[in-house]
Amino acid sequence: MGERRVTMRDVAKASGVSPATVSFVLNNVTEQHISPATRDRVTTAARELGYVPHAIAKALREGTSRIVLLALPAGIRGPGLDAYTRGLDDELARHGHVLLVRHGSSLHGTLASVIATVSPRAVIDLSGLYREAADGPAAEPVTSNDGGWIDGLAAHTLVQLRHLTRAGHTSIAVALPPDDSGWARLARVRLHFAREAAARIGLAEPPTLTIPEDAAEAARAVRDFRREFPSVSAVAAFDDAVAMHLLSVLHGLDVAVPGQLAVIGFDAVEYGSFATPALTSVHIDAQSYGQRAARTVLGLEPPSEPPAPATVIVRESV
Amino acid sequence: MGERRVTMRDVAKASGVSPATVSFVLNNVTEQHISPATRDRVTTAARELGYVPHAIAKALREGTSRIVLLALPAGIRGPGLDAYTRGLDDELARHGHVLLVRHGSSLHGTLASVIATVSPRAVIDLSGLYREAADGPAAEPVTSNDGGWIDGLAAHTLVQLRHLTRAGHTSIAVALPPDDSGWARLARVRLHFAREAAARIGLAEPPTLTIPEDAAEAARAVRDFRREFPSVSAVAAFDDAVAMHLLSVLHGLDVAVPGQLAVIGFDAVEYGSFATPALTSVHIDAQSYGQRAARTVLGLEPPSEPPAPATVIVRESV
DNA sequence: TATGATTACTAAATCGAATTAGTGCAACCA
DNA sequence: TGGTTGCACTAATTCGATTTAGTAATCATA
Repeated sequence: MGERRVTMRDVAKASGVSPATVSFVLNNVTEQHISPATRDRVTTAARELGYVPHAIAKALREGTSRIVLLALPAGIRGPGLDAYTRGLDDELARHGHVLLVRHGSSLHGTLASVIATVSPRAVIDLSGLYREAADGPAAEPVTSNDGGWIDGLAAHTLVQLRHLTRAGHTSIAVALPPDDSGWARLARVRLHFAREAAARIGLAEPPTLTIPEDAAEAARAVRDFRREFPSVSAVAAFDDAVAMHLLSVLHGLDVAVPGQLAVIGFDAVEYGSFATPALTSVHIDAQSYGQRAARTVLGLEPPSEPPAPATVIVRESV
Repeated sequence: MGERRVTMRDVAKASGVSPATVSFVLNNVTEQHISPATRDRVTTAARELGYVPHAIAKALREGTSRIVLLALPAGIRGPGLDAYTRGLDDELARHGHVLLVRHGSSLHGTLASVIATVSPRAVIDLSGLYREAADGPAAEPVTSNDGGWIDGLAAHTLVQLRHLTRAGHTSIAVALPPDDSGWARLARVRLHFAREAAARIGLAEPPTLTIPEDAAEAARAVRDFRREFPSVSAVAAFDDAVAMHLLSVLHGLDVAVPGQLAVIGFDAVEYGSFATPALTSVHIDAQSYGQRAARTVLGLEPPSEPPAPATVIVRESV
């Protein structure tokens, strides 16, 4: 109740100087000359009073808060994005910033109004990037402040397909989630990258297999697909959920995995190892991408090492 | 660059009144008498200029921002918590607030300093609640602003065990994640609730089965457990990850599920349906708990309907 | 017709920090 | 001795919205 907050004025009074001087000392303003004695008195007073700068006042003065906004499309979740978020959060915290995650799910308040409300230092709009990348065949993101996340997605898709060709497969399909699943946009992006990757390593354009939610429908879809494309010997899945769904359908259809059809997932969830057969998947070091993104938006040098390449977690399904 | 922000002053100038009047109109201050004509001029001017109130200035004046902080322990994720967060986010957005999620993972900056920095309207500290609930056997949370989330966890654990007894099981065990998995604290809470629930429905205290990460170790742990407690015919798992791990171990050990041992999960992840056998699990309407939490912290009436009870997603494993 | 109440507003202070424009004072150079 | 420069600080303004105290003008009442 009565806990009034310790302001700069209090520190000033306690150390016998003006608030301006306190500000100069605490912000290490180099253009101002402050005697070491005063500097010392101010810092100890601040410490003893437990002074914490009031970010809101600071933000009002500076015109921008120390908040970074991450806008995600609705319904997009997964271990990769979680790790990305964590990397972002940690790196931002390391520089005194706070990550605000805005899920597209929010009914009211568009992103623009949230931005006007919070005055964030920067905005990482993955929903925009996803859209961007899906639209043009050039896939050149306008705002490249995502730490290379989308570029990474392309590279990782290449890793996924390459693993299949290295295992001897030459006729490869891509498995996608249903269009109404909320992943539709990202699915188009990934499909685009898969086609690019296939062209790069000299494969024919991969046919696509969309797997419906409903188990019976899914079984039918898979059976039809195998009838239409009998030569396909391996499937690169959009993510592990799609891969595991496919695995369970194939189990029901008595199709041997990887004997008759190999399956590789994406984004290596832990559950994958409990599937039968255990799911081979592509693991992404998304956390380092998050870290890069943080450094990018804060205007810092990106880390010298390039982001870790995707690694294939080899289990049983390929 | 030159895009100066539209302030209240601009609106005042455009409508020929003072900034104070603009504030009164825009905030519907009932203590002040404003003529309908003026009221109209101000609102249209605000609309035409595209005036968006500057939340930071507002926050400085009011001493608190329209931000609500959700503090989560490190490494705690899952569909339940995701849905909880979504419910919270949506309901807060509906009342002009923004949710800031703070993952315990952040290396620098304690929760206290983040609070001092952001001056949030409210803090929902689930890490604290988890600790609280785990400590005393009374499990009476000090801050009950979580919308009944922890209480719900207790109720849902009861649902989980009850489903097993209704299926005819009388000797039930609890499966837990390893202590070093980051879930340790929550695992203790859930175990506490499981014991309470068992007592309530007249079961003996359930033995616990901790399942190590490593597959070989896990297999050994399960075999030893079955040797020590041969009468146990059903296992209530901490979450679906543990349940699915158990399922894959049992598959390797040639133990029939649910024939020789029934398994029920918790928090119904989608992957569960792709396990063999498909995992029966407890689904929680966490979103409505998030919504309740939002209303609680904003000081609004909670919705009249009680939170939806947990439902059992019956598949094959029980 | 003077007094009081009500209406419809405005001026100015406030929140807490950052910053620009000064103000004394001492040292230094010619 | 007068002028310049450097040092160590302070006063006062600013960011944008809220709110208290106050002021004209109108209306009602005695």
